[in-house]
Amino acid sequence: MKKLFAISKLKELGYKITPQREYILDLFLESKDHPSAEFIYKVVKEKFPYISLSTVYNTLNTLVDIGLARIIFLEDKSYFDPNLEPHSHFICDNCGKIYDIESIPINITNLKNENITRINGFDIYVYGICRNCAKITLN
Amino acid sequence: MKKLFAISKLKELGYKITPQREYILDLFLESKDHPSAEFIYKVVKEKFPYISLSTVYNTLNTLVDIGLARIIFLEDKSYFDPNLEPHSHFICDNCGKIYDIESIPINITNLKNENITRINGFDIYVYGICRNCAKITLN
DNA sequence: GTCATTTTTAATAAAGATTACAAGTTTATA
DNA sequence: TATAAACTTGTAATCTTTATTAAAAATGAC
Repeated sequence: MKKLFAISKLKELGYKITPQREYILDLFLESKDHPSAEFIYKVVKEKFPYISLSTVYNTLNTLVDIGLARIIFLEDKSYFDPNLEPHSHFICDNCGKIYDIESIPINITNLKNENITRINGFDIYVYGICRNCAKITLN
Repeated sequence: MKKLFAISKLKELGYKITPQREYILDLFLESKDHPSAEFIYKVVKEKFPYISLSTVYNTLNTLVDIGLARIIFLEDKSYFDPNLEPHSHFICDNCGKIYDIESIPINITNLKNENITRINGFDIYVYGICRNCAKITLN
């Protein structure tokens, strides 16, 4: 269970476990989606009506800092991804939804460029139309 | 010369050629870099002290709309790329500079995903340390 | 060259996302 | 339970980009 691992890692690093944080972990870590801070905020608010958007950003950014999530920066805003497995993303040109797709292998080793001295990683974004939008368009 | 092509395309589509626009074309289209609107604004300002940032955004967005430039959305803001050849980008984790790199081939045709009905394109971002930052670090 | 139409510019306001900040509250631990 | 450190809230501030509007400029016909 990812939540227990996250909590132990947070404690280990000196972070404190508050009810708000714990609930954000519940919502976020097992998500198959890529929620924005605003989205998480709205859902958490049903249980913690007085939670602040700052708290949500704080928690999500902390998870990114300690390596338990990554950020996807898109045109409009940032989305958070709890999936730590290597994978790429498909983004629907119509609705903007982000889908995880299998990790696409690329050959970087023979990448020749005078400006590069070290490679740390890469991101691949595939764009197109998702099934859901294709359905709607057909109506 | 890309500028003449851009001007004829702009005219053809009913856009007017103003001195400000023409100068932005001069600065931007032959650039090997990926300037932000703010950067272009500062340079144009030396020649047109009263130019508005809106005008710069307007012109750059128009170029994107008519297919003469593309936008690169990064963490902090947007950057504009006049290079229409297929290529990928290398982004320095240290200084944030964007470098064009050769187009990296990926095999999308056998990409299996229930959520995808059509693929329009893809972007690849490679991250690492650029030569310039490696030099500095050594000092 | 002049006129009429349409577009553009400039300046500013507005919008939207994210971060900064401060005061009070809670957590973790001994 | 006392204490120190970290957290939460609420709000202000920041930053990028877009919207708005009146005045100015470009285009094309005459």
